[in-house]
Amino acid sequence: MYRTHTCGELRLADTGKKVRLSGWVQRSRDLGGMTFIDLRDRYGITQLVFNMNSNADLCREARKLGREFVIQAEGEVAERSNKNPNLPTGDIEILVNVLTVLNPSVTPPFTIENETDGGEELRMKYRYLDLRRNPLRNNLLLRHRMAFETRSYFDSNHFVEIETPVLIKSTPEGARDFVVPSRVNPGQFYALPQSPQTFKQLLMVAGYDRYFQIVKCFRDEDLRADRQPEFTQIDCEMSFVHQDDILEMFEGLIKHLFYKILGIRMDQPFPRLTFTDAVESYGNDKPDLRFGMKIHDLTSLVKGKGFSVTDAAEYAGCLCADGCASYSRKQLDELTEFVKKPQTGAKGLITVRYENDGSIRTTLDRYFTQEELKIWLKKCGAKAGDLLLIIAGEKAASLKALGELRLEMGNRLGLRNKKIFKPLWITDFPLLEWDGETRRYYAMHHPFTSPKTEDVGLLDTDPARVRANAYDCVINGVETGGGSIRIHDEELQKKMFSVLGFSPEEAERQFGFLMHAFRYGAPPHGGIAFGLDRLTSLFAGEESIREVIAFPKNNMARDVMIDTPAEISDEQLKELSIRIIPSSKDNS
RNA sequence: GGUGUGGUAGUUCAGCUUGGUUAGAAUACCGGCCUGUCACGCCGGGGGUCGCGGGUUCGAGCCCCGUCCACACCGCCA
Repeated sequence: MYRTHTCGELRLADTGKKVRLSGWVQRSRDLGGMTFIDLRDRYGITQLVFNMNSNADLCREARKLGREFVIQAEGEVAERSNKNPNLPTGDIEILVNVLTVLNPSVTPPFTIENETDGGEELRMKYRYLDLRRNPLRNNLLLRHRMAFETRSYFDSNHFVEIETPVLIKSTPEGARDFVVPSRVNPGQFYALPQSPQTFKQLLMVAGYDRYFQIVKCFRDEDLRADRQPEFTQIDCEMSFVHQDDILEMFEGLIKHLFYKILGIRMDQPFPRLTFTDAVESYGNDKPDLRFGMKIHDLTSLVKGKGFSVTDAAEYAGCLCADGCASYSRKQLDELTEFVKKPQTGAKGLITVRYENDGSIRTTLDRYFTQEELKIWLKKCGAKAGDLLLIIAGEKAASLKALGELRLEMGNRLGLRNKKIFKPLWITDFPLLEWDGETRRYYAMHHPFTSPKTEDVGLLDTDPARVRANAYDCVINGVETGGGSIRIHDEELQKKMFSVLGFSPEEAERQFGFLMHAFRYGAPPHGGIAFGLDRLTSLFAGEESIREVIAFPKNNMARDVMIDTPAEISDEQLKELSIRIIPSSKDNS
């Protein structure tokens, strides 16, 4: 037996017990006459004591222990003369009389501490060492509890967890697929699922009216702090439901998680905002509601005054920053630089300072009278001491820039507290998006999303105006989940593919299996999928989902620990009937 | 595909604006001292292809060009 107890459980009441502990050497403190060892495992830290007077040989052995050695120590639990209130086990220590080195360790490349000295690259290469650290360990334990509580909630609501295949079929819509060559079918490929979408719909046709699955999904697109090529979804689908039934059920899931895991009660229903309102008030479809600072439309007020920028603008929008009239020239310049970054994309920034003494200071006095500026201030609800930030230009771009400026101001004013959570639903997304490059419509959500009944007629006349029965769950500016009421009628599904530019033959070849299923009594159904990684990182207060994934990929989609993707042997290639064509880059 | 930031000791960074003696700090590591530490303390020591390649220069960690890598963002992500 390697251990009688873990390193986190012994207390004062255990004094006098003979125990055996196993774990890793966190740190040793050699005081000459005595040596202290902090022994660490998953459960905590327990102090071991070695004393020159009681056992000189053993004490000399203990001095030789290095960081991260795996040891086993046997001894008696004793009350400490100097207690450490920072440790749960800080009242006791182990007077060791038997010490065994189970496995020594070379010096780790970075310190295994809460605040490590290691950089991200190194930590990824030695991920198994990084995972020994408390912050990562706590994140993985949190993730476990999220998944556990999710299953608990669904089970008590009669959902069934059903596995769907990982080797499926590549489809032209949506993200790029990861493909897998088939050895037994030379020249043919599987694709890894971007989501189990069609399978869960087929499960509804099969009568499993409440399905969920915690499932890996794969998308071969560029990475971000909140995007990995393989990620985990809480995938859900229900039959015989309207949109409100779905929102209620899954709002329940989110509330359950907040309560069970963070102890936060959310008694009020989540606010609901239409896509259009969200974009016009917050500049994007995933507003952070931890603070106000809505966008105000000043378009009609700024035009026709002789200022070429606003006169020519399709739109002018304004943010009112509380108490920022005192911003220095330097700070205003920084904000101007911020909105002019290519990623933000505004041409410039107009500022109006409403000073505490009631005076209004702006660079636009030539064009706008004080009276006119006062109307702006009133429209934005500004009070003395506030600062107006105005962006004018093309409407969509200006709103996007205002949305980013709003988040920047939220950061600067400390309004984005990680301990506060503000969920909401975004509804009424457009069904379709026009792509100028390929000159066709794309499904904003996916091609199985149903249009609102009252908008179906617009599919022929004005597809861009069709609204979908689609919804997103947004928390603190993070899109944590999204879904829709699906199409369950073959004719409407065919119509949808036609609007998307599919020929009937193509639609049949790609999605015939689904449309055929609709002929056999498909119930009305809809669902949603939550990003487990994003939800967990939000709960953990982490900026990047890498911090809640045990073995993530880096920015270049590489796993630097196992060093993959990697080449495969010529034999493997031959067996798969695959030939590598050198790229032009390799030739040069 | 694009923009930005960074790459110097095992590690995290300073040094670069203004090129010039032996490239520093902290931490980690090694040795010594120390009987109540818990970020132990004190003394001493070893440790560098300044990412890589080219250029400018009498001279490059520092300036210029290219390239690779890491991170953030834009495009992309139904």
